[in-house]
Amino acid sequence: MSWAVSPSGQVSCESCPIRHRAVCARCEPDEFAQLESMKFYRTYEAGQTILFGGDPLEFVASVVSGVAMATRTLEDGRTQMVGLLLPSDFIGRPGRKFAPFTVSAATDVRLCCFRSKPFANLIEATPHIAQRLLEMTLDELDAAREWMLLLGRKTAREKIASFLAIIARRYAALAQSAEVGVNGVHLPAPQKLSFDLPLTRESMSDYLGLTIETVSRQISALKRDGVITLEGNRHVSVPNLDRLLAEAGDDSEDVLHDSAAE
Amino acid sequence: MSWAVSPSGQVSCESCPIRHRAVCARCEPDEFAQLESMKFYRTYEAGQTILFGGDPLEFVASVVSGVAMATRTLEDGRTQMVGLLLPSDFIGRPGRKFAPFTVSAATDVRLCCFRSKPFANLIEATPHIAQRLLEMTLDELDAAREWMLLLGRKTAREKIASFLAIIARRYAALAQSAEVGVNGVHLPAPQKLSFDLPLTRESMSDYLGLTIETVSRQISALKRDGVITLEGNRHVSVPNLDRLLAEAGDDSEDVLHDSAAE
DNA sequence: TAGTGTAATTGATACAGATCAATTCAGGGA
DNA sequence: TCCCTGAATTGATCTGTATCAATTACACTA
Repeated sequence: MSWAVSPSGQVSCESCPIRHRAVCARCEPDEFAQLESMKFYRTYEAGQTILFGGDPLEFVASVVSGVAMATRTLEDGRTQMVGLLLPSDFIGRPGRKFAPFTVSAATDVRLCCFRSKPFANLIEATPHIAQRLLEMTLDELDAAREWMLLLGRKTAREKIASFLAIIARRYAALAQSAEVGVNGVHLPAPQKLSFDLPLTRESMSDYLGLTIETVSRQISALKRDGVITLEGNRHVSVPNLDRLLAEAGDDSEDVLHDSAAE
Repeated sequence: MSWAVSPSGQVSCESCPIRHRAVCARCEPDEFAQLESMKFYRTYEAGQTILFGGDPLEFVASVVSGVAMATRTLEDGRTQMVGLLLPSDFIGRPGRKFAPFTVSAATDVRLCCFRSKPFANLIEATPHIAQRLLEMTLDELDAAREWMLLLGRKTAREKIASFLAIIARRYAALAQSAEVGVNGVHLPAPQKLSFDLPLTRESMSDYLGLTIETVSRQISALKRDGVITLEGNRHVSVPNLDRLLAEAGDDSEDVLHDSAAE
């Protein structure tokens, strides 16, 4: 994948891959000019911490490429992922002074950053950004509620199947809006798809509220039962999406529906 | 508690108990005039369903009094609460056509409603409402993330202690902003507080991702260990809040911090 | 004040997933 | 090509919570 990159690694908003989904999606040309002058990029290697929970929040950012994780931890080290940040997702909250969770890079990550204060001012003056941010936040809240259902009531097997379905769906949406393959996703036919898992087994266990051993066992079980096939331990193929969705235990429908509509 | 009520049950926004916390909190007098002309009240008895998941969304609303629950259900009936709606909380999403979850009344509930379409139009024109809605949505997302940590990683005992702490805190915040006792909360001294549980054991189990039996057993255990005392099975007293917070297992601090601040 | 239906408690047992403990596998560097 | 190291898998066992089953307490209604 390639797009216009200046020697310093700067990308023009014009040709930015998340142009149509990020917090800036609704901006007009003059608004982009403002963002363009404020933005700066940061990159992180897989495994690096982007932000420690409790630290002062100096900037907000959009994920341009790669996958990041927001996690919360109890005193004794038990860890729960509370956000999975894919390209176009937004990190930070206008007005918030301290990070309420830790953010770290699951893969190599590239962020498009804005210093908090100027960004907060910009939001006051630019309803398009505030509108888009509201929309994205509401989407995230919907996702959080589905996630709660998963954490509170699904079995280990259903959790794994649900996770695979979520990853497949989010990548499919990204690929669609970018109109190009992203992160190794391919959609040859509606019923056969394959993709790379962006997380280690340990991160998956933090996402799902399980142990790493249970994640491993359930993935093996789904493979044994022919619901998925694996090449290496990151690349997943789903021969029959309906079968996978059935394993996820969701209320049939609703998995691919509405999402604000209109 | 009483405030100006017209014969039809209408309350003037001026004297509305959630005036300073609801989605309308930032409105100017002229904006209130608009809301005033659009709003209508609905009341529901404890146990009644306010909205079925999947149904068309005809109105949005603020909870004026009482407690409502948002729940999602799997095909086989397993249900998980995904939102606990206290006075001033908002129900509905501008632009959304169908309810993504069921909403029901945990106690008798009074809603201040607006038909969806006109409200959506109003939001376009009234940045104060959109701003407040963004703020409230971000707060709800924060709460959802804490909830995920609870569902994914806490023990049954910690879940119960956390729930009690959450209820105490939210009621305390409400009581503070209304400057009057609400829903039977009293705060005689900072270290001794008591309140009524707004939920049945079954609803608590749906909130916490447990069974009703486990909820009952853990409440009995906390009582036996002197962390709480009960009068009847709804009224809880907490002799030592720090003790309760310790039982909740949270990362010490952060429970009562930041929340957007400035 | 008794009587009835629902909510809550308590007990016995089962089981899904955690924990502890080895292997085995995969991928990067010499 | 062969290590070498962290990631993943697999096995044996344990345990916290669910499940099944009564029993008891509570809030209405008559």
